[in-house]
Amino acid sequence: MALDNRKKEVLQAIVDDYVATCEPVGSKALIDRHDFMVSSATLRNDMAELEQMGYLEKPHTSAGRIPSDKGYREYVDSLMKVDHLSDEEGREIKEKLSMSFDEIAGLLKAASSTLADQTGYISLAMTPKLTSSYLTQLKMLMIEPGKVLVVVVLSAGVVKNRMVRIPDFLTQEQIAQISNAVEQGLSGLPLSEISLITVATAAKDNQKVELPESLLNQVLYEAYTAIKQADNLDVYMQGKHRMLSLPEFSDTKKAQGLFDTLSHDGLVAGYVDEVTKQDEKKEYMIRIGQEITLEGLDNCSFITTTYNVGGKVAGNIGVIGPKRMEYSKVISQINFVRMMLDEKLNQP
Amino acid sequence: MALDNRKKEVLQAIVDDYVATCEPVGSKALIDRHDFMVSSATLRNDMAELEQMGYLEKPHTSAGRIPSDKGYREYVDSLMKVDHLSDEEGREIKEKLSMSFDEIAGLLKAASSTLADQTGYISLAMTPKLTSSYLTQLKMLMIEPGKVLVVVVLSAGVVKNRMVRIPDFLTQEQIAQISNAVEQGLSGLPLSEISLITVATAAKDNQKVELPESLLNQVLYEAYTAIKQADNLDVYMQGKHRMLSLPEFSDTKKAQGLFDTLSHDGLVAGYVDEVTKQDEKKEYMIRIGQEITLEGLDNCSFITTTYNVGGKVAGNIGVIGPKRMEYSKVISQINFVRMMLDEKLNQP
DNA sequence: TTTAGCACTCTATCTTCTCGAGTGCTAAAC
DNA sequence: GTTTAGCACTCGAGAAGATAGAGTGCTAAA
Repeated sequence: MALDNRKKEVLQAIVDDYVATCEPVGSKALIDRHDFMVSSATLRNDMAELEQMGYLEKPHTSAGRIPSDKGYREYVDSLMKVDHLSDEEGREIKEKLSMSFDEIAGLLKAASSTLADQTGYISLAMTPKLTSSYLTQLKMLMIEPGKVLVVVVLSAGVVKNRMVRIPDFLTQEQIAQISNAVEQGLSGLPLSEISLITVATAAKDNQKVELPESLLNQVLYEAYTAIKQADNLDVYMQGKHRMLSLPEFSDTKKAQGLFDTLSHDGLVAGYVDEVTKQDEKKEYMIRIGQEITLEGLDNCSFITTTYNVGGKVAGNIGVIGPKRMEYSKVISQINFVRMMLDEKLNQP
Repeated sequence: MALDNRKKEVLQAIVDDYVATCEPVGSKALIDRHDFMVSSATLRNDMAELEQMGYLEKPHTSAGRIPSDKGYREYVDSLMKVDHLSDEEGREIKEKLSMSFDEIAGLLKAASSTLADQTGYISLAMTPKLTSSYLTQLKMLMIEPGKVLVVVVLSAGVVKNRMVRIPDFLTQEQIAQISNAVEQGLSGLPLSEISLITVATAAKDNQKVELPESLLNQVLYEAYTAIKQADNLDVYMQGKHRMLSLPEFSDTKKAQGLFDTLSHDGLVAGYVDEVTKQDEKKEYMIRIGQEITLEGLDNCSFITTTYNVGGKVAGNIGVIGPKRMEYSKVISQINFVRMMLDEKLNQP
């Protein structure tokens, strides 16, 4: 049975009210706050049906209704009104992101912090997925005998560095030569195609110094791990503690469950990745309550979207908030930040 | 009036019990749990006196006593028994820190995480104070035209890098020359003595390429900001959300106040710095309750100590927990981690 | 100085009670 | 068929009262 128009309006109104107050919504309160041209008894009938269909729930017999996960889902998919950011808000976001960031990490941190401030929820920004990007530079800098800083630069604008140990007696020149050889052999190659073997052949094809094989291999192995490590996603998350002021997390146990999960960057990043694949064609990936397979987030909703670098799908930004979230507002905020990122990351 | 021996024992026992249970301690409970050779009435008299002297407090008339800040202070300064880490614990800490870390940042992160795990409280690890360290290397790597990565290496083993923008048309060679000139001129110089002027004279004295003055200045300015930025302390903090399971933070408002303050790295770092100066000669800096001048930490205690790099006082590690903290245990844990850090940072 | 004894205090907890928002159902009205 | 008024019923939140018990301070004796 499909929802008739009035039922849609009722559901929408209930979600709106519940989001605003965090209190179960009753038929009378609904009449008071909205211009339904029918009586409360009629709404009661509609609400009973909506409940039977699974869109609403009752915390207990004689309370008002709250939206179920299915109810929120319907709301998000087809009921909510598109929200337009006020000029004021747009200006604020723009301002926070208008500084020039010379590294993508700085920009993402700023994006995450802006998003947390604007939404009041938990924000998330992840570095680009690097499997599709390629190596543009690799430099090895001798810091002191035996210690080399490997700097890896990727096409997506990501710069990572890692300190590695090498045998003490290798000279700056030898390292530089190896570094140049590897760089020449690998630059332009997608990260996914770089393996220990490709690193080794690249070096050996281009190398001009003679070094004992085993020694060379040792250095190459370190270079390889540095490159591979550049592949790691970094996750910037902010605004966690804001959740404590929400009534749904006034029980510290619930908050703790949430924070426990969120403290594992890898878990969250993996989940975002999975969701992004599932909803490949969608502009926003939205997961509500039980739909989220991360522990402790069943009272939350999770909205993410992707930003681009060089025309390719790159990384994700998103927001985690209570199920009772101002969906349309948050979506427009995320969208605005996304647009800003796209603009900044793709300008000449 | 000084504390006689029995009063000291009573205070000690009360602190121990309160730490263990988080419930006000009464005279009867005290008799039950400890082998005082006197009656509860005698203890009541002692407790009344201790209260009058300010070492104990009553939450309300007919409850037991809890230690006041002054009581904790006395306990920490002269009553508590030194705790020795069990072999098991020592082994665990050692294991977690035994990986080789090639950069100090990695080691500190691991130290912070170990400390949080072991104590169950909030842990803190700060990068070395760099004012007393000197520049050992400065490299400028051209990443793409107009973008240069400045790598700064300091004597304390700290490596920092920062991307800066320069005019597009400068070549790799020109940058390398400037970079070499600056490095030669500045290496060995304490950070505190490096100013825009010293950078400029260093470059000009050693420079072999001819570049228009204004252009050169622009590059030098960027180099200078990169060096100055290397001076920033990084703060690694972990285990925040563990505080939520403590009864003293079951009220989310209190937890929020705490988290709000802790989310400002700078505040915490500044406070640690101040305290370190105050207690210059002490092995541990301990601040209890109201002694802490950071907002929201009046229910906490704060214990820090310093680790060394190259024989000099360097950075801080520490723990923030409830006032009702297992002081001696925490101190021995911090101490163990500190020794591990010293060992790792000063080995050849 | 210590102790036994006792009256007193105050919180935490449990029960009971009431209030009121909200419900579902029925029968009449549209 | 849909909508509405009316009404009995439900159930949680919160107030009010009662009770228990851990703890106290004080007094007087050991």
